[in-house]
Amino acid sequence: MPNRTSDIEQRATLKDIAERVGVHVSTVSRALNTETRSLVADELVQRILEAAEDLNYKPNRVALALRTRASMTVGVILPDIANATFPVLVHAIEATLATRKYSTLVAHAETGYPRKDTPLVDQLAARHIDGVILTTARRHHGIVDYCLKSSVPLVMVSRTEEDPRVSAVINDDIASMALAVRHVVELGHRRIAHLAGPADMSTGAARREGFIAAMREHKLEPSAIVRTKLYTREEGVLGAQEIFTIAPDTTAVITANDFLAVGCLDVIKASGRRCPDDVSVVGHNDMPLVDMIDPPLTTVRINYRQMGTEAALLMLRRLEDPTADAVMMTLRPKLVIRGSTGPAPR
Amino acid sequence: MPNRTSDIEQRATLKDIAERVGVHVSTVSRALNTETRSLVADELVQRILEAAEDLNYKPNRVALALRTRASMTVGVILPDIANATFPVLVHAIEATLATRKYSTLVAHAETGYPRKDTPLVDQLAARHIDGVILTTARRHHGIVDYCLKSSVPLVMVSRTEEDPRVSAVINDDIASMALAVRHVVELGHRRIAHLAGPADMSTGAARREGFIAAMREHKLEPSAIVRTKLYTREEGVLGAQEIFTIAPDTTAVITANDFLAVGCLDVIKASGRRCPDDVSVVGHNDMPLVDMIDPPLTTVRINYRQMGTEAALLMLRRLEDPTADAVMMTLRPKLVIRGSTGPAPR
DNA sequence: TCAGCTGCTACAAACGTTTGCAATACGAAT
DNA sequence: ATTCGTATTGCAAACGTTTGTAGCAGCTGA
Repeated sequence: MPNRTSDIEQRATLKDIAERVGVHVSTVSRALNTETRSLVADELVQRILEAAEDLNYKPNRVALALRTRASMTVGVILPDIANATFPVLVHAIEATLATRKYSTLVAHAETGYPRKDTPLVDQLAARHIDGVILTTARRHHGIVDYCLKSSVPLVMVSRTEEDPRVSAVINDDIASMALAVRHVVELGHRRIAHLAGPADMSTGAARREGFIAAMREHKLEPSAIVRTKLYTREEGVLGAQEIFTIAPDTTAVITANDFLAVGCLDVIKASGRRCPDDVSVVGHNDMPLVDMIDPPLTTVRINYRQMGTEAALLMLRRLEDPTADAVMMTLRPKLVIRGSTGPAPR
Repeated sequence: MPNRTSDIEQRATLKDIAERVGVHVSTVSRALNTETRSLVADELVQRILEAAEDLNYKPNRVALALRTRASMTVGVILPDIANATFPVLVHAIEATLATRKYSTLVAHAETGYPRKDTPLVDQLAARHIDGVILTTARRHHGIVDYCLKSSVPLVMVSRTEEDPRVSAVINDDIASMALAVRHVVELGHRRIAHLAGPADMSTGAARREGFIAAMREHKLEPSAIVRTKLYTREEGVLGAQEIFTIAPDTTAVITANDFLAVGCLDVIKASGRRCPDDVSVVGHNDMPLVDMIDPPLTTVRINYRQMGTEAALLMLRRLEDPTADAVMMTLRPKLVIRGSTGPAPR
């Protein structure tokens, strides 16, 4: 047996093709590139294409990135905490970027807010990232500054930015809350509370406003509005406890997130109430498995697959035409009625 | 206001430092590199370091990749179907790779088995990926051949390979099943069935064997063993139906996966039985939210965070010392007892 | 005094592309 | 016969690094 590395398949380069055809490498480059193919004689193009096929030539993206400063990769920044909705989001992003030969580099936002030296930014810059998709709902972020400053295309998901240069795809949180409120109102509820998300996440703020607006629409006064610090079950427990001490007569609580809803169910159960007989709960996002909990959660569904696809398409649009305007795309949410909501008691 | 692109921060290069210090770029390179720093005069090293600091120099990774053929990126191949366990896995991988300046490129395995032209392999090769972490349990895969052939370090998670050149971190599926079986046996169950995973996934096969071994240990005969085609709730329903037609007197079913367990609960409910009064169910993986379903699922927990970390460490080990042997690391599972298991009826 | 070593630095090639420019050849137009 | 496009190809520089080799001091030792 020969030594271990002897059988490495050496990838063919432009030079290999050039030698085989007996022509200069620049000619090969032009022949292979559809943009410049017209510059070389037809018959020669044929021979070069055949040789490329023979040698199974695949362009070296690293060299290409160095020369053209376009790395054909986009960075996807994920939140520092794992969230069940991200597999499908990332999958959708990666899949649609791959259709145009872009690769997906993932990174997680730094944990904690402390400014840190944002090595993440440097990392992205050092790799000549062509674009960034930000999926962290958390508000201020060094990445944004970096992208704006060096005019790297930026797309945000589930989050907006004032700057007109950034594209975004977001859920229509106003519509979400309108759906949720209308649903419980139609069930006869009048004492309705909101378990809101963190104020420093745009979804938290937007849904809170949406809730208030929807209540006003129905000429109702919220029985309570409580803010949480994180989208977690534990925070949901804390928040729900507060709601039921502030307004014990609440019969419906609309939450900003399924985790919060689950925490809410915990305290409902613990306090001897029953859901949905005594109090109804509606969640938000329709995360996997919330249809299996007890009771199955009524929630507002966000189509994360579509969200990922749209975000990637927005990115591709800007990458392939840098003059393209940034746009904001808002997706329509959908109410999914399950077992956690029912007629108001009495 | 000047034109829009005028204020792009031009990144400093070695040449910039060289000019400022009045020295050749190769000297700067050596001074900045700890390996070769001893070759340049101490006083000069100081001045160069200061200049680098001043100019906020960050090495250009793509140039580096071109020159050294090491891209400082590892590819992570995810399964084509989204799975709730992957956010934490990917997060752990990315975080530990990042500590050594490696980036994480994600890609999804091609959908469906048909051989396809494996553009994924080409994509990875074209980017000079330094290593690959495979998280798809599905058995044969072009990536494996590619990595072996071009001696790209390969680490598998939740999956083994015969070839001694690949490292792996896996769950101890034999131990998992031993825990699960012992638990229900101690509860008095004797008619125990196994709802097995797909045969073409190593977890499916391994857990099935583990179940059989564990049953033999207790000198019990399985009441039924049914294979599913996919780890989905729907397949779980189908499989569970089959179990209860083959062996209606089954009082405990041990599943290879939480989704299957949920499907199993569906048919138990639908058939008028109750869980855990009539039949107990134990899942596998401890996915998020399975503690919230009705009844809360007893399951075997896999520590995915640890799995991701270990996989990344294995990868780093091989990247930083190519002569390092491939190793297999098996993690100990843990039984989490909740509400879906109870004493055997009668 | 000079060969030879040592310590330091510069030069240049290389990694695999793209691309502006020059060079050649050919036919057409003057 | 000269000039001039036009079509095709080659040359070389460039992207930002690393690294083998060469050069040049100054020093040591005979």
